[in-house]
Amino acid sequence: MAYWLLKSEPGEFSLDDMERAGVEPWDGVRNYQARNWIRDAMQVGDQAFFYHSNCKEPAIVGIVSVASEPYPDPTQFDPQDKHFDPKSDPRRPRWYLVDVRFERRLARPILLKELKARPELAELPLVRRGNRLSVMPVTEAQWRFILRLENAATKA
DNA sequence: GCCAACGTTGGC
DNA sequence: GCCAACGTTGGC
Repeated sequence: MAYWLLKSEPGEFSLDDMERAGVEPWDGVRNYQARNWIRDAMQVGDQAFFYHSNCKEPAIVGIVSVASEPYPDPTQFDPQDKHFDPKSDPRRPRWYLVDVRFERRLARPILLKELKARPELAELPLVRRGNRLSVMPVTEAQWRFILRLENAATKA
């Protein structure tokens, strides 16, 4: 089983929205590196952190799981959709997605600030300079470390 | 609102 | 294939 981190802007789709939806197609990913992880590496049952980006308190706030095999993102073929890609050929789709299932909320948000302060997470793509990936891998060691932070007191 | 970092586009 | 211009991301 692999571990991931998925970014979402709470103004667009928050953890509350995710919980309400239960299962949601993770559409709109339009970055090739992120696409490759989705299409070539994600498997049903993989676990992922749900991260709130571009907001007042950027933080990991919940856990979701991969609920489907990768399949072509239908929004790329919909001219009315914000993520329409006229250059994508339906016979050879450019963009893929998986369905994502709400698992649980974390006991507390783990702020980006806090993640950045931990040397154990220095290699986590999220805290690396200039990172803009919306889908990124998390190692098992990083996953476990972050879960330990969940139940630890906030660093003074 | 600012701006650094990065990806993409398009002229050549 | 190079690279400048431009657009987007996303923390602050």
